[in-house]
Amino acid sequence: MKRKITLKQIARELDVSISTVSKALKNSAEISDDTKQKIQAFAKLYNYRPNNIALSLKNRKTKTIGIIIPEIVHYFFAKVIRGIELVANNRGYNVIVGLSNESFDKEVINMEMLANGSIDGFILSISKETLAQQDYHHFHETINQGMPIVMFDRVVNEVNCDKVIVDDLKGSKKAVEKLIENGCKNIAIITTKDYVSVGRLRTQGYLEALEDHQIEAQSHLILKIVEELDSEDHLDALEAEVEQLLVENKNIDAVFAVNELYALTAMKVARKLNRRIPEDIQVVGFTDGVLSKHATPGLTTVSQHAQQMGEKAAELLIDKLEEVTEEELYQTVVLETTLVERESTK
Amino acid sequence: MKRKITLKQIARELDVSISTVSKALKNSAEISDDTKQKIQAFAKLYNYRPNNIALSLKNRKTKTIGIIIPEIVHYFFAKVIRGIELVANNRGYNVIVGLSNESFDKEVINMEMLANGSIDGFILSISKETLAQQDYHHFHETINQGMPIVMFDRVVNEVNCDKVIVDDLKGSKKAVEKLIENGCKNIAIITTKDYVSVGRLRTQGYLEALEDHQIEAQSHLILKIVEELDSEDHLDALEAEVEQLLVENKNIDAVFAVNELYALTAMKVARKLNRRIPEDIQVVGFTDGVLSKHATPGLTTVSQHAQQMGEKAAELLIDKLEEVTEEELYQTVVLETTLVERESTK
DNA sequence: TTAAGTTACGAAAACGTTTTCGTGTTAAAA
DNA sequence: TTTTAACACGAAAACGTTTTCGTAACTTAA
Repeated sequence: MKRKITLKQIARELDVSISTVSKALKNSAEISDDTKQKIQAFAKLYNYRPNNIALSLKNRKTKTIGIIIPEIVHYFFAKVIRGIELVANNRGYNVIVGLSNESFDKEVINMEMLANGSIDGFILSISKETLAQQDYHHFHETINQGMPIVMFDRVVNEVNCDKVIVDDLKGSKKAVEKLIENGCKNIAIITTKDYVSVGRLRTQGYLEALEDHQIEAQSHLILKIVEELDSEDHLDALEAEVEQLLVENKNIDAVFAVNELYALTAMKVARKLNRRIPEDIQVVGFTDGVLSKHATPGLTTVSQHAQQMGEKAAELLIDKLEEVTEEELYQTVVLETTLVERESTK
Repeated sequence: MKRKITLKQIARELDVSISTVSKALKNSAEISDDTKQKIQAFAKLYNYRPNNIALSLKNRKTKTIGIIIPEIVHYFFAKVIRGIELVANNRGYNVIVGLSNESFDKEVINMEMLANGSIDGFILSISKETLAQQDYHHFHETINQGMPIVMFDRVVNEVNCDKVIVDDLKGSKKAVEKLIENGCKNIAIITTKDYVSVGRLRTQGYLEALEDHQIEAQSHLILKIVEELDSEDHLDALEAEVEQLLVENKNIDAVFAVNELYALTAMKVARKLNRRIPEDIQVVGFTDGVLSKHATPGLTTVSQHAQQMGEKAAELLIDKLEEVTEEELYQTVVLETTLVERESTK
């Protein structure tokens, strides 16, 4: 087992100084061709590679991006990571991932761990608990110490930084309008509590679409799922709530769900109640996940372009890090959604 | 914007030496209580945190694990990462992720980037291209430089290191036996080419199950999908192949698929051909993904316990890094699979 | 022959830590 | 009073780089 070779060892071996080795490897004009050749050959032979940590310390930049997301076992977030990784790698950056698991404490701890020199900047999506508590001090502190943050999807006005979001309102409006065009009169929505900004916005889009078409919103058609039911573990409870909604409102002819799981649950319950999709009930979801694609019938969804979101976030961050963009100017990039039509709508 | 404070700044501010500050913050007995209090208070006020990079350089360990996987937008790999992250964080490690995108070159480049000091060890699953080319020099070099590797799922005998795998053979054998018990006589398998070790092993399990029950294997019931069709983009081609299989062999009464996508495709094609599931054709998949759970009908699958696999891999690696286990002793941990029965089997 | 310029290299500082060892001051013991 | 020990702190090295600056040795021009 041969350990990684260092400049010092090369220097000692060839009886020159460390500076000479360093310069020779950088092809500096200061060093004679003879010496350069000798050193470069030796370095190649021993497969010399500069130590990243030493470089990071010296340059005070790590060429590493920290990602904090609530959950990785989630098609959307995984796709965002892929987007981030793609442009990060292209621009010479690595990616380090922390999971908050939707917990405020884990989010804070993870950020503190990474903020102490390990990374140059953050790309993150806020955990539900943080959103509920509305405690954003850790973001402010990080930014205050000169470490840029780019937020995506789950963002918050209280923090001043670059953001990449999807036009949730418009996206859900488009979806609901599609249902209206298809002739639906009693459109239910399955959404989250309002403190999840995307849930709130999508609900708002739903309401605006109805209003624009002179359809009166009916509060009993709006089902706001409490956070605990959101996890895969509480499928049964979720199902029960949705079933209650459909049973108590037999006139529902369409369901708009703010995420994939809710939409699939709606389809499942509908099938159980012997309502045909899309003949009796049409269903539209949100998020361009695998589930929608492979569901039966295929689920019509509002695609969020997750990978593109990750790419954009990485570009914003790296631009800021390399100061190609002005220092204190923050932008919010809004990506348009696309309605992907499948068999769950007419 | 106040930059992160360093020992040097505290020292200058309080008119003591850097050593004193360092010791005081570590509560060293060498320093008087007065001085300690003063320094600690100051450090707390300015929220001092030691710089990770400097520590890494000094200690020659980064407390960071490098993960290289072929693809992150994949339920199985995402779950493995979650498992790794879980135990890594608990033991004070961070996790840095590189995606090979199933490419040999990207795998090599990513590993080289990380191996130069950024991480203490690797957890990885080999890309398909690497498996096809059978070029493992980068793994050998890494190990040779004293950087431990733990491989999971897609492993290879040629490399001597810790491994975590699932008992693919036994898992698929169990699955096929279940089908046989259920009365199936003509069981088809949809698998990958043999160089993907998991595909080979699962095929072998299928064959052994048949043999054990005196059923003769029929080569026309074995469909080996070429790699290119594996991606989500080639769904149509995959579908065509599967359809051909089912059309040409109308007596097929069960399909065992070595992954989720193949299984779902089989179900889709079966439905298209008006064969009822599970009455006419029973289907079993491999991998405990979301798709299986939410498919209609629910897909019976062999669960691989992905998260547990990640946890185990992380434990093996960290144990090696912290030398709680002997240096040159490599183990291969084999996790048992579980057959999760849903509606696609009787 | 001497002054000036060029060439080729090395010393040292810096990045931010930790830790070993040395040392001046004071208190206790002889 | 002198010796010894305890105490409290600082200097310096080390981790592996890069880079600035200084300087011998040699070359060229006057």
